[in-house]
Amino acid sequence: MAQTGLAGKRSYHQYCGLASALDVLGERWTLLIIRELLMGPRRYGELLADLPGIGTNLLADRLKFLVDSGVLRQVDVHGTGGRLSYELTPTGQALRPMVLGLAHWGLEFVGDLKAEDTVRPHWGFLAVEAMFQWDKISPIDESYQFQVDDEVFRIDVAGGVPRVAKGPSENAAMVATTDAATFVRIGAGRVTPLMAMVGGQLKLEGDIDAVLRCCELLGLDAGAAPAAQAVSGH
Amino acid sequence: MAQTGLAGKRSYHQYCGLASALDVLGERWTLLIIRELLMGPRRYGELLADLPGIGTNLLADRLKFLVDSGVLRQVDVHGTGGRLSYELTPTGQALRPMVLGLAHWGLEFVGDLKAEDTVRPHWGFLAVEAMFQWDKISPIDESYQFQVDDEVFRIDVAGGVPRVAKGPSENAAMVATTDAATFVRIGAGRVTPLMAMVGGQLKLEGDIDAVLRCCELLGLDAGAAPAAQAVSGH
DNA sequence: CCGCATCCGAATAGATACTG
DNA sequence: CAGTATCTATTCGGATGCGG
Repeated sequence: MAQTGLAGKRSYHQYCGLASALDVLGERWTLLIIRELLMGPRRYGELLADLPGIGTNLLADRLKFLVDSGVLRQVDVHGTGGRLSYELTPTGQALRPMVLGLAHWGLEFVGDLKAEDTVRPHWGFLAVEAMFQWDKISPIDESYQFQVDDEVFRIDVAGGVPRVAKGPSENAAMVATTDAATFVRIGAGRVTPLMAMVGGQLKLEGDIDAVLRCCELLGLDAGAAPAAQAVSGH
Repeated sequence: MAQTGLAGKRSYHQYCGLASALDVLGERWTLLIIRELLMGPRRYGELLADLPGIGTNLLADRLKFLVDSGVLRQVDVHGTGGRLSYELTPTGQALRPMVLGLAHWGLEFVGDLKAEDTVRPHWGFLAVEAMFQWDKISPIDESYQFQVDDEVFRIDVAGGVPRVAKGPSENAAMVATTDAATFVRIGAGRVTPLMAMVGGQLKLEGDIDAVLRCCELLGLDAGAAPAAQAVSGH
């Protein structure tokens, strides 16, 4: 169901893959909808709650267009009382590396948390997947668990391959507990894990070597950091 | 100069890497400007010519904002008579994999060439870089040359690493000659190289084995197959 | 309530004329 | 050539309405 083009829609009218991609994805809110669905199917109301400011008509329009374009489909997720959810088709799933790449790239531009900013735990967790240092993955099989506000995620490293997932780990080698804003700030390099711990926004439990391996996996400077001097005063 | 935010600009106000990225890149035309600059510095007038429909005010606004954001900079390219060009900063260059990925993804959505569509040779060539099959690169060092309308590009394979570049190759193992629309159509899988040759839109010269290696590098079905996907109307 | 459709003021985009 | 300035068209954002 590709090349829909839904008559009347604005288009760049360029015979080019990028222009065609942007004819589908380039409008406001569209890629943020994709972001929400990268972690699994969601219902209309859930999307509305995690996209503050979108306006109900725009969300409905975008969902309809993306379904027509073959990027999303509607599914009946077991246990949601027969109400339909939206999920990515294989074509939509193929956007994962580009969306994650953009999420990682954009961390350079996140500033201080302002009063009007919203935060969600799973936004930070998306960036985690984009931060993997594929050349520095330890051969040890283990899991790291992250309690971010009221949501729980984990990284499972198995056979040299890390994977992110929702929910707790049965036997985590490390458990991190923090709030969503701190989680994003650490990913953006605006604060180091050590700085966040000293400030009381991050709690780390478990094997100290597992903590260090987790930091290395994510390319994070575990503790040292630009603030080394500031902290040494203690 | 990150986290500029240029006061008054519309923002998603989400504390999230993707939302921040889209606050910088998400407006209309912006990623197409990045696309143009991925192949080297360009001047205002050149950008205007390759972005039909943009309007002079929008191009000026976008360029100014991207320079302020640290994605672009102005440079004096030798030989352009002291007039300034725009080029990507390292931050902007970091977008290459995501932009190429989107260009490749979007090939699924390019339809038939319509009367109002514009085409440029270098648009097709951008996708070429995104089509490399990194697991199927031959160990043979050689170059493939592409004459697309009035522009010439090449792929240099050296030490198992392919690289794209502008301009002719001194000793090409294969030379392909075609028009821009056919070039895009082949990349999109709407036509095979063999079909284009039979139709007279593509001419291939040089070593037949080099031609096959080039097709394999790009994941193209050299000739066989009526291409099952080619005629999926609706 | 949830899942939209409609309406309207505000913000963006497009087209064109103009300037250093 | 490289942009401004200005005006019109389109899209967005927020409020409201409505059927199930």
